[in-house]
Amino acid sequence: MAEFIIIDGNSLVNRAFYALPPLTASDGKYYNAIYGFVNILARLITDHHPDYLCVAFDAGRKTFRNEMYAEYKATRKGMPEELAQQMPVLKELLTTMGIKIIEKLGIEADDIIGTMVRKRTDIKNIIVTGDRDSLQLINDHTEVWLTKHGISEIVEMNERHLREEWGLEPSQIIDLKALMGDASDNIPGVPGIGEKGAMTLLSEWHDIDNIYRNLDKIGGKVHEKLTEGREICRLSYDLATIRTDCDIDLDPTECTYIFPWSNAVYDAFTRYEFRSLLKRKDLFSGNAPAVKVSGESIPVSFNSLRELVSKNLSSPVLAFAIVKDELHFAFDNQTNYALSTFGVSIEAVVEYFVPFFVDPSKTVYTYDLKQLFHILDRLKSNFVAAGIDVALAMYLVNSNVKEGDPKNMLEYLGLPTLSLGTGLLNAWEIIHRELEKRELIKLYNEIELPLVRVLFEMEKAGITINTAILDELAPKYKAEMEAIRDRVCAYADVDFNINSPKQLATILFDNLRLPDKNNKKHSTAVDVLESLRGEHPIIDEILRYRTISKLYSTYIEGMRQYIRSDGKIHTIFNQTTAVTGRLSSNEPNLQNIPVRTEEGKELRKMFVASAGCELISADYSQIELRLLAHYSGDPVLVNAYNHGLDIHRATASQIFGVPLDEVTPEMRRSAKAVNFGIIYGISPYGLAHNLGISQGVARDYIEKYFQMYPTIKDFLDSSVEMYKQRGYVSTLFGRIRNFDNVVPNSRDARFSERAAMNMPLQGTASDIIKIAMLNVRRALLEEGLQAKIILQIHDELILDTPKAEVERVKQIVRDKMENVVKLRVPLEVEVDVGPSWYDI
DNA sequence: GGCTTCACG
DNA sequence: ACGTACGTGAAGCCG
Repeated sequence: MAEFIIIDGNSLVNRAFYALPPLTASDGKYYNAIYGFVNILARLITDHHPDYLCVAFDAGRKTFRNEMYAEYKATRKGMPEELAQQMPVLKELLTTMGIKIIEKLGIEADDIIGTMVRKRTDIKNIIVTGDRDSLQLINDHTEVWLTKHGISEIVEMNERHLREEWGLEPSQIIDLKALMGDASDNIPGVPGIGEKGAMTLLSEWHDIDNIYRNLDKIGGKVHEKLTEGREICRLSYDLATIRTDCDIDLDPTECTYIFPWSNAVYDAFTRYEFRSLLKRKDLFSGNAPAVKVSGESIPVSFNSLRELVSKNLSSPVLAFAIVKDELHFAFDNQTNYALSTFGVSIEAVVEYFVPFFVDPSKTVYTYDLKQLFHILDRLKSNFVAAGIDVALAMYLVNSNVKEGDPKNMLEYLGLPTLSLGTGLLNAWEIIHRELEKRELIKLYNEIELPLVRVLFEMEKAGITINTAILDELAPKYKAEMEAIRDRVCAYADVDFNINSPKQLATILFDNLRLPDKNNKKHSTAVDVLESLRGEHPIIDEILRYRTISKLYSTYIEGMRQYIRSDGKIHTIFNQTTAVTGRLSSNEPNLQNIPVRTEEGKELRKMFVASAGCELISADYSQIELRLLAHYSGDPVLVNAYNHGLDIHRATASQIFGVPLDEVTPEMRRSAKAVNFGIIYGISPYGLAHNLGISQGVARDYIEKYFQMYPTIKDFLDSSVEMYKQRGYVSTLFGRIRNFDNVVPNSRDARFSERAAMNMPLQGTASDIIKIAMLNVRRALLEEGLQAKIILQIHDELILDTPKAEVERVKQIVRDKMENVVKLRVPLEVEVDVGPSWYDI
């Protein structure tokens, strides 16, 4: 249903005036009421996007419903001069915004509104006002939104709210005012009857007519007051009644308006000095100039862009950074331009710069090259210029610097943060020197930069979704969640939100008095709940609820929003987020799709090969442990890998001192946890926590492990030593992770030590798979195959492969992944083929 | 926006 | 006594 917002102009402007301090602008004039009004207006438009909108004003001060009662209205206090002078300015501004103003001599704003909202029943009318009398206009297609606390809050009232909060029907608002009066509106009411008395009477007798019909049944003082006030009550009733039959020749559907606002509105705000509103890019159309980011930055309008670019077409260099709704660019390191892209498609803006992107003799400095690839792809263009991704280079120099906004990088480099275009060029000067100094050039040129195109292609390809799986699973999960919620609340004997850890803790540990072994923190994490199993049947229910609500909201309902019109999900791989060199995946994250439980794994059935294709998965087997074997050169580990032994079994045999064939499953499980712990930078606490054993036992395991594998201890120690000596550790391919400003012997320092132990393993593994991705992609291209890499999950690649190519692609992927680098131990890859991700 | 919880490697 | 296993992202709650 179309929405029509009609604003009570006088009411709002009054409240705005008194709510805001009476400050003047540089021109000595007052704009505070206009400022408050525009703020509400902006909120209404951006939050609700009404189809139609108008503002009603009282025309003239002497607009009486009925001359007979003029004396009541005439005392309405006049506007202070500071407000009166703002009225014509506000009306002019509204006209500039294309908003209809309704005012008619002799008719009050109330009555205009009453008439407008009764014109149509096929649209939803919304009255915005600070005056409560309008509540009488509420019906099934009319709401009243009341401002509260001056203008800071808006309370939405409809028939139900009115009934629930006040116990009144809309028409009873008139009866209420007639009885109790309204000083602000000069309605006298029955002398001696206030709000309480009026409400009591109305709750018993419903309305005034009925009250007077039953006057003899009402006793005491109230009887007297009603009798004496009979006439004034009738007059008050008339005064309080809003007319709905005025002669207004305007239909709500004619009340369209212009939004986002134009340059003229922007200029007006500049004159009024509405600084915070000027910063709101979402309020202005694409033609509005960008907010000046600094004295050196020249604001450019969309309309002047073509000329500006063509004038600089001979420049060999373009710096080009899209940051939120702004484009910052520069042709040299002297002049920075900025443009607001709000309300304009980004493609329309980028199109002007295409001559630079398709020219191999140009050098283009960007802050997110992959994003530019995507935009150009939508423009059917291909990027062939020499591309520099400053963000990527910054990431290699120091992966701790927060990416996203170039300002963080500029700040880190000690450069001015206001001119982003020129800032990119200046930053590159510094970063490039740093790349050379820290021997990162090769990593940048041969791995990260070329990987941008591979990731772009993966994102563009996407993965096909079988929505039937979602539709089939969703209702099952939903039904089970509701059933569990009912049972859990029955156990708890109170309705509460299972999703709230806080509420859940109260129920479990206070109401049900379950033992809180975790003493202090009232945690409700799985391992705590697991330990409470058997104490109360509610525990199993909650654990089950946790599992399925996670699957439902994150992986079923959460996934739907990302399915595009091509039936696929296109995740975004972030190349500069993870400090170790790994990629991350977002919107949605396709690197954490469930697999560890069968029920969760079922969800993988929704990810399928595209038509005529199969999915191929290829994952490195224990790559980080193999790297540990390589780095340490430990003879037992190296030998185990070179002979294809079960590594966890071998470890168990060593630390428990039993022959290989006497290793029990329990011993193997413990050894596996120890092996993982080593990779993570082991601590007795962590291992104990993971295995559910005491720290003492965990400490014994670790000691025994290091006794049996002294070279591994040496290797881990050397990583810690390196971080302490140099402030960074590196991978086999020279990627570095910095540890800045670590306070010695602090909790932070303990963290850093473990992270330093982990980095060469996790980081090298990510280097290796990145190289593999480049090599696989090149091989596919060289052989003219259609197969595409579509996902990377840290140690695994997923390819969408035409059925005819499957056998060849399997060979290629295995070959390229296993032969990235020659180590002391082989890299082994497991390859699988199937119609869905579940099958591989 | 920070915290908790939980999904993955 | 204390408390964190390494690296991520998303959902939901809460102030």
